[in-house]
Amino acid sequence: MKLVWQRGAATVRDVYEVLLERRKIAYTTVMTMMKILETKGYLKKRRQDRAFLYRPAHPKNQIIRGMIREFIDRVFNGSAEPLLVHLVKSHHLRERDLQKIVRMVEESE
Amino acid sequence: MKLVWQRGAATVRDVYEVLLERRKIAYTTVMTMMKILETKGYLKKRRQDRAFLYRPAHPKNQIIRGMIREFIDRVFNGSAEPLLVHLVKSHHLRERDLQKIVRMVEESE
DNA sequence: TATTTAGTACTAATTAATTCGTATGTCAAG
DNA sequence: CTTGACATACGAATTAATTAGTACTAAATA
Repeated sequence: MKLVWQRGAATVRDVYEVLLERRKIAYTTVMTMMKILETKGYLKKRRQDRAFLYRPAHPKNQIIRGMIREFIDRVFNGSAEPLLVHLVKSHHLRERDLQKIVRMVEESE
Repeated sequence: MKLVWQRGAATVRDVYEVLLERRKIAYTTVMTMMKILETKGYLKKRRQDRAFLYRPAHPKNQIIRGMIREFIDRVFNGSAEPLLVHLVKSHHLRERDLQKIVRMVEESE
């Protein structure tokens, strides 16, 4: 659901129409979902004309980071290293690949 | 639940007693959970004396890998690189740290 | 042997998450 | 004005997941 958010801001109708392409769903269902996301603090709303315009309450990066943390906690009891090991293994990463990433990150700092 | 598995093999009672230390839970609840895990193919059982002895149906690594993949699919639409970027950022990893990991992996191959 | 104990199978109750319907309000077009 | 389109609010129905109760069985033991 939240992925539809990465279009900046959207009304219930916007989301509804996108979801409808993939599966049968009721308008009010989407509304309820968005309201829940709002009360949970993931979205904030603002009146725009007649409808509410929802937008993310926090920067995407922050949310993603939270999800990663939660995953690491749950699966690896909080330590990130094993996750890295797995990634390196199953994607056959070599030093070069990682260097590229480190460089990307360093440039953006 | 499945984390309790990483003690090799266990009966319902074993698990029950560990869980009980942390929260009130019924013996049959644990049983049901383990049975579900079995029908889902995560555990397999074998009679041992009167009780069933459950053990993982697949190597832990394989399950973890599946969980990682599923996470990456859900959060990053299947591409692992953004996850790495996040990890590097939020754990302040430098080349050295990653080299260490790559070396670890290479040694174990 | 009669009774307690430790286990399973099966079912039921509870709780949480998802999905949707209906009532109602507002604005715009006719 | 009245009607239709589009929105929300609120509550209800549905489905899925979690938790637990009861009946029954076999072994252990008094």
